Amino acid sequence: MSSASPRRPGRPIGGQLVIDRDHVLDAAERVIKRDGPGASLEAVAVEAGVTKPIVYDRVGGRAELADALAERLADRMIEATEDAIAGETLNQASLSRLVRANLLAVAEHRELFLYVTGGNTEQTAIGRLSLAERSTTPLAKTLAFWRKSQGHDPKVAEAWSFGIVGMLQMISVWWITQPERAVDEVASQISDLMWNGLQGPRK
Amino acid sequence: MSSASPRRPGRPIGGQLVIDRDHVLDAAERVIKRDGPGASLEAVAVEAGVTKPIVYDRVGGRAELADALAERLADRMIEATEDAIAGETLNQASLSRLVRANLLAVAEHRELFLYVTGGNTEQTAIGRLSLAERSTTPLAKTLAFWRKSQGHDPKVAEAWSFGIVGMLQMISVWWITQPERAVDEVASQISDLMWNGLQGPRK
DNA sequence: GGTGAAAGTTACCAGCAGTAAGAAACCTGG
DNA sequence: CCAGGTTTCTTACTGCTGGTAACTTTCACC
Repeated sequence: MSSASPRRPGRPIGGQLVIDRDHVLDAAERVIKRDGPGASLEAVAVEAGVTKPIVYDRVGGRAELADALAERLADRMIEATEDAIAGETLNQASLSRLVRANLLAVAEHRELFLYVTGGNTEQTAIGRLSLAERSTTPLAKTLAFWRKSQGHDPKVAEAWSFGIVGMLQMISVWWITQPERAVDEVASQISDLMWNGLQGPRK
Repeated sequence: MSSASPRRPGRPIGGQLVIDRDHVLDAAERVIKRDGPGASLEAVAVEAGVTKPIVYDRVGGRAELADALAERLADRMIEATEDAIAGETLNQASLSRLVRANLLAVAEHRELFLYVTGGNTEQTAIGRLSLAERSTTPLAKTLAFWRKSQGHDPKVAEAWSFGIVGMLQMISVWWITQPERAVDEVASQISDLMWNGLQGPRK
């Protein structure tokens, strides 16, 4: 699945066939999908058709890889959930669709999601927050705007956004380990909790 | 910090000076507090004054260790939060105290919390859920009872409990990386979100 | 007193993150 | 045209960790 590569020491023979960062990241996603969240950097290198030092040069170590993949995953999930509310204003139905889309997106990228949200044992919790932060930032903006438009205090937007993202992440992990549970029911229940919560005072 | 140990091959010379599981788990907590979430089993063995195979015999591998520590941590956090509402019925003030107690408990066991909630890369998400599940179970019971007493549908209790626990975990991770933030303000904001959410219909 | 079970330790293996040093092609100045 | 530097990649290694096999010593029982 990887392009034909030199497999010989020294500078590649052709012109500018340099391996770029995205090529490595694509390979990493395939490996994680195949081997699960415990995938090794060595396997990533093999899948990319290169050797380890290339991986380290292009994306850095394990922590940086997780961070880069978190960025990609966050983009995809934001896109999936944005489609769910598609311009429409925030209401209970659109919120339920958002939760549902989030669950399905996590299920689609299951192994990648587990890789990104788990681990990163060494450096503190910063690694763990990367996906959350990227998901949170646009949500916080939307929330602050919406709260203001409803005549409420927008100050809570940041904390609430992190709370909501955490709620969604936990529900996702829980749900993907309970496949028998109907996605619509879970989405409906959680969106109820969220919707009523958002209406809160805190003027 | 560890008891005097044989440090010699073969069965210990005295009577029944067997090393028990809790001794190893205590050592593990000390090491994690000292070395951070990346603590190794070898370090745990040294701290416990024994060798690695003992650790494997008493608690199992890394996954089992995380699970055992999750159980202990869950018990402590449940105790801390139970004290916060102490018999009193569920209301906005007690909920705020609960969130506050949760945040402080996480901060107190910061490294342990990160160890338990992170990692466990190999086996799926089961490891990650262990703390959540233990925290969720009593919460779900309380919630179901309370919903019923309010004339609402208690069916949502399970999903809501996981959502709330996820929210609290994410807020905790976020908060402990932002020490300048006042704990009371965060607790107040999050409890507002929760309290209003819980009032929801879903008859 | 001999023999098996109990309770440890030593010594190892495999795999992984991360890095230093080397090799082949290209490029540039003389 | 060719010598030396630069680019681009590989080989080969270190150090550490999770996990296990095999050995060693004592106890308990007959």
